[in-house]
Amino acid sequence: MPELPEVTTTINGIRPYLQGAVIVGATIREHRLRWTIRADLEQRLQGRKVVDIQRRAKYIVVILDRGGLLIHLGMTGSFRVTTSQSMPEKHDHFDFTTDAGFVIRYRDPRRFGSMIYCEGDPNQHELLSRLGMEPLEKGFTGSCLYQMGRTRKRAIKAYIMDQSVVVGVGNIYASESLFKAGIHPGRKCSRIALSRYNRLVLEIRDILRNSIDMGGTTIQDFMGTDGRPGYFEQQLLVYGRAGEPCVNCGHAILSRIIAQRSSFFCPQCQT
DNA sequence: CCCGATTCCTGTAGGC
DNA sequence: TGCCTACAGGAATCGG
Repeated sequence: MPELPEVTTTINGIRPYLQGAVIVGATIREHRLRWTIRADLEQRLQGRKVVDIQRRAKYIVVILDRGGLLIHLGMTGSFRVTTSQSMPEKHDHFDFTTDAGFVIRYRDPRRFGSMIYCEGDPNQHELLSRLGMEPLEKGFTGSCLYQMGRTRKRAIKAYIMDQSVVVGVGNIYASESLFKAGIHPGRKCSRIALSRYNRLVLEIRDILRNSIDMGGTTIQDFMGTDGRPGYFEQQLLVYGRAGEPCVNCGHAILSRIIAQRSSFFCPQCQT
């Protein structure tokens, strides 16, 4: 599932082929993504130059010389770089062909992803207007989370996965960072001390940075195979490890649904 | 305002 | 082996 590090890795993978390139052709085979892709987008993209590719939250923001795109990978979205020699497969929903002859191809079996055309600056799109703090930027602090959280009654895991609070943290990194911070995922956010929030912020930052670094080392794989960096699986300490011993204390890792999502934690280390 | 529940979708895994 | 069902989850939207 693409979270912030996977989006960054994706952007790093396609930027060398897209930034500064002219889109000489766009082919959309499946318009029905999270939001239906507008019918005239192929024409609109024809001849557009890609000025910049940025990330905001889990969105890929493509700035064109006229207008732009907001792309979200949803659950199963991925890009690969190929050429017109390679035939699109079942869930390859759209291609951009650049003036250098590269084909930037989007695949998304579950179609929870999206591509939205913006007439103006995509950063001004309403979908971005209510997003929370960027976890790798200065403003994301323990006191911030603590202040906002003291009146909230929900579970801490739901709180840090809420994109209007802090962006980029999904189910996997939420489980992992709470484990490293020693906080039970079901704990109410109003019942967490400032010092624990400080620790949590450090752990969130640390795990996101580490994952980005590892993604960076597998760019080659990312380009060549299925667009999904497989780096993180071996790094995970609790996610997907129900029944396995905790790396700290040996107690079996539990799995429980919290905030409609499967959550993994050690009942002894996380309180 | 806050938050839990529901919804979209299809590949995969597990049961029989 | 094959069929069926449950499950996976990002995030908008709805309803209490």
